[in-house]
Amino acid sequence: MKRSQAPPRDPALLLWVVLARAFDAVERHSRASIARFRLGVTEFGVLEVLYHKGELPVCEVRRRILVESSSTTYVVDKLVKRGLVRRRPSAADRRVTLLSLTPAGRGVIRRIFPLHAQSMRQAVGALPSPEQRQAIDLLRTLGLGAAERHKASVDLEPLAEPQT
Amino acid sequence: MKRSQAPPRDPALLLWVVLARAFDAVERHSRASIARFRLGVTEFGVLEVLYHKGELPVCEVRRRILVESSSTTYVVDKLVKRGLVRRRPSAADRRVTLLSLTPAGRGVIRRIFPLHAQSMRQAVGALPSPEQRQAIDLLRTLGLGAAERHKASVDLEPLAEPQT
DNA sequence: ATCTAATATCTCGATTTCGAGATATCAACG
DNA sequence: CGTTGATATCTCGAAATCGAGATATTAGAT
Repeated sequence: MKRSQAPPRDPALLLWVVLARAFDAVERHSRASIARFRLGVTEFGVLEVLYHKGELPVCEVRRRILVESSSTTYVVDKLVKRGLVRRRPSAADRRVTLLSLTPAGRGVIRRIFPLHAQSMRQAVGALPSPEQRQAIDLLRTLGLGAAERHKASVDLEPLAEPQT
Repeated sequence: MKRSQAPPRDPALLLWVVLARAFDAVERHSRASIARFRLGVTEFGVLEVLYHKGELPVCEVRRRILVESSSTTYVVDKLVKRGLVRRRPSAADRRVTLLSLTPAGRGVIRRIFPLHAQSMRQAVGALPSPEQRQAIDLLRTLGLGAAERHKASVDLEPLAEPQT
């Protein structure tokens, strides 16, 4: 066995390491599950959010799938070409494009979502329910706090160039 | 305020959502911090692991930076070209290539690691120390469990094609 | 009303990452 | 020994993602 522990004595650094590892391990489940349906992770994300929230602006979708806006355009393009999603200009704000599922798109996500959900339950199932709840609270605090602090620090100077 | 909560009633799915969000938020700190040094996240990862562990096989490095082997080759190539890392064939196992820092590489990582560590402490600092320890335990269990279950399930059939 | 700053979306080129497969070596076993 | 299966590294082309910036629109302040 090689369960050698990565050894940052500093709990904060260790937390970052185990967070990254846990995310990676669970994400592999997600990726493999979604690959069954010939979809990419972010494509699935778009379908899923539109399925559960209904018509939404692109920027709202972007927030939830955690990628940059240019990537959002790219993924939405693919889904539109596939006939699963449709774009529509917003009347209220003419900068905004609204996204919604086509009937075909709704059919797809309705069929595959339960299967994927089951995979994700399996993925995180090593943690018993009460611990899951604890983890949810802690991760929520951690995530919100980190997002907050990120906005607050838009001022780290480039300190050095390690090489030309 | 739009603190509207993503509403999976299922705790397992909610856990997955908050895990992804927390990772994303903290990773933005990491990315921004490392960008100060004109390095990519995985490049930094390679330097860091070699700094703390000494000479290691490529596959060992790969395990720790959480990317696929082809990406590892790509990143190592760049670091070698920059003169920060060196490749050396292993005597014990001729399949293996050993990686180590050059003096220049060691100089770089020694200088920047403390600054990055400080950024990461700041990133996860919204969680008080006792909660950090709790989170570490929970995430470790979650991550190891998910990795375990992933190996165990190399048998999900492609179930359907949503579209041609 | 006008000006300025912020927001939303998209374009385009570059970078990063992956996936499948090629090659070489090692390990285990008969 | 020879075979078979696992492991380590790398190649190559495709896919995903980003970053900077262009454009249009809105919101806020004066």
